[in-house]
Amino acid sequence: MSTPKSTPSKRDRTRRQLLDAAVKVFAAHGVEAGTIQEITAVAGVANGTFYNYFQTKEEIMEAAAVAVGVDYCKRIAASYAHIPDGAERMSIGGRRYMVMALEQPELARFMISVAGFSPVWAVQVEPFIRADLTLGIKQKRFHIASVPAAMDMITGTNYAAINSLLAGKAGKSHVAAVSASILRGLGMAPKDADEIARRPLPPMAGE
Amino acid sequence: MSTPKSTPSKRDRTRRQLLDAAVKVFAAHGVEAGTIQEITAVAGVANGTFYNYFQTKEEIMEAAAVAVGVDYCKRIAASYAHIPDGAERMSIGGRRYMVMALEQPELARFMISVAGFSPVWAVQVEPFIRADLTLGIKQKRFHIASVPAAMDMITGTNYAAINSLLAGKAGKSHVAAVSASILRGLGMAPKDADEIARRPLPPMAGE
DNA sequence: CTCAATATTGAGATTTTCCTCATTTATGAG
DNA sequence: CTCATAAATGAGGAAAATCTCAATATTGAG
Repeated sequence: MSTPKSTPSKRDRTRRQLLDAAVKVFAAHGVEAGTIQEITAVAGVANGTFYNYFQTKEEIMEAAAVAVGVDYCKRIAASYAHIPDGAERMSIGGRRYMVMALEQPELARFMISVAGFSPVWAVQVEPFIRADLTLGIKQKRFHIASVPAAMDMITGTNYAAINSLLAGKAGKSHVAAVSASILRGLGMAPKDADEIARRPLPPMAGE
Repeated sequence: MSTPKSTPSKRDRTRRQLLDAAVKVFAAHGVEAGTIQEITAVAGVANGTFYNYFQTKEEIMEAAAVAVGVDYCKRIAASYAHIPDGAERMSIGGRRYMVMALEQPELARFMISVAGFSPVWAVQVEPFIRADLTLGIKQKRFHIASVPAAMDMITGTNYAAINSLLAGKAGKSHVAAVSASILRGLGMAPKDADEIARRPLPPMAGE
């Protein structure tokens, strides 16, 4: 039924074309204005083909945003594979998403406009964050009372910071300030938090 | 042109009818599914009347959500008028919004689905939060490095917690846990933060 | 190469929503 | 009460978008 990585099946290729097109369309005009017709046009397939893969606009919207998020998480994870400190990993992950808001604002806007309300997003992306949180706790870098509350603090603060950056209400220096703020919220000493949040980001593969 | 509070002008009354109807419609079926036609039907006015007051669905959506948020903030502010401690005020404000997610989930969902991306929301609602933050800093209850970063932490964490509660991923105990987490992030000692986050909420006027 | 299974096509019927505007009705200041 | 102004009406034209389906084309396992 499914061919391994080397040669993706026709089905997988068309699905990917649709997802890529959806990202372009939604990033370009926003989520409300994007239409199925435009997605199929950009994907270079017929209108009817859409319905072989997705039922509704919402469905492809969610799938596309999650794909972007998971892909970015994987690239970030690869970039910090050599770093053992859970606190530094956490800082890098959050700052990378904030930098995305500065460098690819349309993409970031699309992503978080869906992320906030997608259960799938939570299931697929949160494990990456939770892993760093768990690691930091095990290493005694973090001292927290409630893991779910800490998760909300991490995801929510990053989310709000991305919004501030997208709105132009904050500049580059906000990135480190927010990251330090999160680390302090996780129980680190202010001095340590500041120092880690200022470390350079490890380079990331891909364009 | 405008009549004082006692007798709102026809214009003000119709506008309010439309906003109230919009809240009902958007809360009932979600933001995407709501239509102008349904809003006017619920408001009990003719279709064309809408265009005397708003240009687009987005415009009334934003106005309606902001009205709900500001109204709630004002009621919260009245409820804690007798409390001098900035930290306790901050905790009450956040917890009230989380309780809203538990008690009026549809309304809360509508509110935050707009709040995340509305510049008007930021301008109208954030001052309430900023006031408590500033007060707490002046009282030496909070010790933070960056006010904008602290604002993102407060608003974002509350936002994420509301989402968790709406998704059913967390129960009542999450409310105090998140509130304590925010207070700790603002530089309070864990013990103090926990104690304040557990204090009962002062009763709020209105149904 | 063969061919059954799988995927694509795209015209257009259907549904939906928007939005205008000429007409009617209500308001409230004097 | 009068009447100029402001507001509301709602039918219907215009503009989109959705989604179906019978015909056609492609795929890839054997």
